[in-house]
Amino acid sequence: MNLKQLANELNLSISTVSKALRDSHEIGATTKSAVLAKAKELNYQVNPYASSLRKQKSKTIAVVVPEVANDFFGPVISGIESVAQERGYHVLIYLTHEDMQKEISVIRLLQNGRVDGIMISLSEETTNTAHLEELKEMPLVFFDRVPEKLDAPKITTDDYNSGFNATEHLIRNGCKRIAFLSISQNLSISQKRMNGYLEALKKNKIIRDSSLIVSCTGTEEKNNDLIRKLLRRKKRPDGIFASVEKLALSVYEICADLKLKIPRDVKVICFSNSQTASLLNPSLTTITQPAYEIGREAAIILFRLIEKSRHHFLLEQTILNSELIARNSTKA
Amino acid sequence: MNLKQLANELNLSISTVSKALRDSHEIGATTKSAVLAKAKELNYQVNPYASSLRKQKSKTIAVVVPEVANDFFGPVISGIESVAQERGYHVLIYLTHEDMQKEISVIRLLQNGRVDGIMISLSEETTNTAHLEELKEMPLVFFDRVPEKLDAPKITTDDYNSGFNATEHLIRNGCKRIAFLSISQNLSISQKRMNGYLEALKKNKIIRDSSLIVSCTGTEEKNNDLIRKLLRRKKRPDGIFASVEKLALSVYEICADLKLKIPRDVKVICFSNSQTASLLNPSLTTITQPAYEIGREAAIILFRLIEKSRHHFLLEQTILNSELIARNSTKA
DNA sequence: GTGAAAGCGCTAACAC
DNA sequence: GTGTTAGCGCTTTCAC
Repeated sequence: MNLKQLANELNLSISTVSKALRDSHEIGATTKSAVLAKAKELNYQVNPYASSLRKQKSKTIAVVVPEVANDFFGPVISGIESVAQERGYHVLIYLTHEDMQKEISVIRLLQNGRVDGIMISLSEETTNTAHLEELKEMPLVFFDRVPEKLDAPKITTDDYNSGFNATEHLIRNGCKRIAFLSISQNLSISQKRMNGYLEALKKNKIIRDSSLIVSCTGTEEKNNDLIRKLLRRKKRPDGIFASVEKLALSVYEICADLKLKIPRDVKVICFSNSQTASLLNPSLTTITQPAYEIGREAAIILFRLIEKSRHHFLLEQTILNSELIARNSTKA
Repeated sequence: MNLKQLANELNLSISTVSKALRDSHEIGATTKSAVLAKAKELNYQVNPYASSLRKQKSKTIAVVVPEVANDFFGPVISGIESVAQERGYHVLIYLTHEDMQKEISVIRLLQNGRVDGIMISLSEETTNTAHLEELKEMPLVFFDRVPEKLDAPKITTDDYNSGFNATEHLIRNGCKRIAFLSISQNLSISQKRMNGYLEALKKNKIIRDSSLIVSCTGTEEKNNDLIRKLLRRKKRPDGIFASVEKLALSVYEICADLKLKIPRDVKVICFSNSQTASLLNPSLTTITQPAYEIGREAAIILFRLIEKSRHHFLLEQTILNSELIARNSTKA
């Protein structure tokens, strides 16, 4: 069923039908309703590819994320999708699996007009952003894992403050030797969270000990080894601040294995959007990001970029607040 | 950068260039390499919409799921995406939020050639499938929450057996009064899990008590009320079999609130893909579905449908095995 | 081995 | 207010 057939049925021209369907003011009310009725009757739907080809826009956006099986990115995507659905946009999803090469090839794939805009959260391994700079003409929004340098709207949470607060929370509950489990050094969120951590130490006159900053960038196995070593040291840390959830879960498992009691022997806090944090043994103190809202906000900004003039200078840096939820894993 | 410009640069015709790019045997080797080189140099990429319009296929599939912020659907999507990426397909994602109306409108949206195929897991509220029967010509695959009647490939887990095994597991650990928390009655997975439960009762000569079958189909609040009432009865159940994870988490919370000890006062088992099941307090006995594999398998079957002749009769019913992981919440 | 041309279905400028 | 037509960029048949 296409326009031509529909027009034939109605004894009208293609263009009249086309205009009627998009409610053009050029078309008379009677014609319009006749067209609309017939279109409904015959279940006519515009061909999106013909329309996109002609109009040079696709009503489609791409979401590029490291992973989706994840308590953070899941709700983010849900937020994005909700905004897209409201506005009649379609959402293509691409996973990079924390692999910069995959990220590059996905971005390449999107330079041919398939999408009107891109939302992306960088992979852990993304050390340079040349592939993103090529996207000059493309509406682009970063969220959570954003690049330092690129000029584009970015939606993040208050990572520095959260890092600071998490660390002070541990200090207030008696910790003196606080370890920081970081992920990729490339990621600005990791840097910012660490800077907050360092600043909190400084403010509380705790001397920084680099051996307590553990870079967990490898496989799960490797990371577990590092954490295990950390917890087996003579001068064991009495507090652990994990920058992502999976590391905190590893800490739990390893503590169980080493017969260390949380929070008695070591207190644990981490960034997490897990639904089950309060049900863990012991319940886990978290910094929880407003993931759904990040998705919505990022999408709203992207659509603004797409629909307003491209030349309109728009480099918002939106920062949403995370929430520290104190539970038993950090109890004094 | 389009074909015409590229052809001009090369002093060749559009059609020659087009053929060279798709490695047609009609084109000479020298011409081919010249074209390829130039295309690379100028970063030419085919316009997907022009190509789709002409070829009447889009290299795009749609995934329709109730939710993505979820330990099951997340990995499923990851599995789907991995297969799609291997085959050069694009993945559109649509969320129904368990709302049949949204499901209907999404399906309507997809009837205009935007996608070459659809993968769907039904919403809880989907009571009839007329909107899906309209899709006769469209390659279609169901996974996990599949309709009873429709003729289409379906990928599920062994829900009946899992329900049976979960119930027997509780019985073997001493439970006599086992409650079943079901979700939507519309969903065949819920039915099958319940049938397995009933069969296990029967086999073990436990008389079926309908008041122990609680239909948790409302809001979280309503469901919590039902569960709370269940646990406050004089003749409280000594075992609970939850058909989805969120209900088990509610049980945990309500038990904490009512000062009931799991597993002493009541044992709990549920379907769950949560990473944290083993870290809960107490650790949660789960039936875990191979979510990632479900996604991959469903995608593989969909691509077979798309790429083979449509007329090829193909109604596979793929059943993957779930795994019962016994932990402390069901300990005798 | 290469090129010309039709046409996928739609939109929008322009003509009447 | 309605119709004619060019053309979006590509693929493919057919001619040479």
